[in-house]
Amino acid sequence: MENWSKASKLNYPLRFTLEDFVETLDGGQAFTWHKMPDKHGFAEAFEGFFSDIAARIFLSESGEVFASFPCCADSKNSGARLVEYLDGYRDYESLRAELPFRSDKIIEQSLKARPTLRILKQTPREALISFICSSSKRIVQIKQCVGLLAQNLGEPISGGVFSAIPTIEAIDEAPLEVIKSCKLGFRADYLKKSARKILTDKFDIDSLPQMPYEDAKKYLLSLSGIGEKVADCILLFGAAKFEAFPVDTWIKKAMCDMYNLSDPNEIRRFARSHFGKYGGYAQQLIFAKARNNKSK
DNA sequence: TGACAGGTTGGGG
DNA sequence: CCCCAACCTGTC
Repeated sequence: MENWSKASKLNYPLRFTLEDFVETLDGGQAFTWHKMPDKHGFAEAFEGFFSDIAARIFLSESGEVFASFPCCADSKNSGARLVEYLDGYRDYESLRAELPFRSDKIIEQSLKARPTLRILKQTPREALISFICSSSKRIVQIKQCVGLLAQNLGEPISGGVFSAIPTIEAIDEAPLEVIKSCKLGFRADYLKKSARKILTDKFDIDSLPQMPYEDAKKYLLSLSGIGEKVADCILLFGAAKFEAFPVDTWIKKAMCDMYNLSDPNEIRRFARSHFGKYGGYAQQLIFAKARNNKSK
């Protein structure tokens, strides 16, 4: 049994529609959030963690975000960190205005359908480890892997039952069997090899956000288990590189249906020229649209 | 019950 | 270069 602080409104204006709230936290950007069966009177509630902070995040009926933290955590600091994690300080209105909504009906429509979609600001480490786990897996399975890695190899987070996503060092030091036991399957080798290479190279993954997109991507592609798609996910969700345009099977299908493009390289080239520097945000709009259509 | 997963790798053509 | 089987293992 753990004690959580009373849910309080974030001290920074941040609004979501119910759908965008769920899509942002549970649509495949991050894998550490679980819907709470007991919503504590809110419209929606998630429990989980980011970085080294455990949290419960609530959405009120009116679209405001509330949060609570384990009792012994520094709620004020955690709240500020949560706003940062939700990319709260970015001006999404300006960003969205940069997309070609005037010439592109799909973008125009998606912007209307997803008025408050955001890109989570995870750490490079969280994104790197999560997305190496993600290949050829469903979201529920990725969540399971990431959860097990955290439980087995991560630093416990103060005040809660959660542990953080492990460090690169912890991955490197762990026996392969332990990584395998986190249900990674063939991805266990990828993860261990990548961790080893990062340490051997003395590469500071925390520098990824400061690196030019092309350089950062080139380095990620040199790691095991990281191809074009995973590299772009790490850069978009873990390094705030909005020009990254991850091309997965959903996007492939959507881009084929909507723009008549099928080759991934062609899709990336088109994305860069057509969507511009915030292509990654367009990708999330299209991704949400594609998955939404599918589930109906 | 068996294909098939939000992908990458490495070998063969 | 492109093609594609193989990779673990839980889901559908």
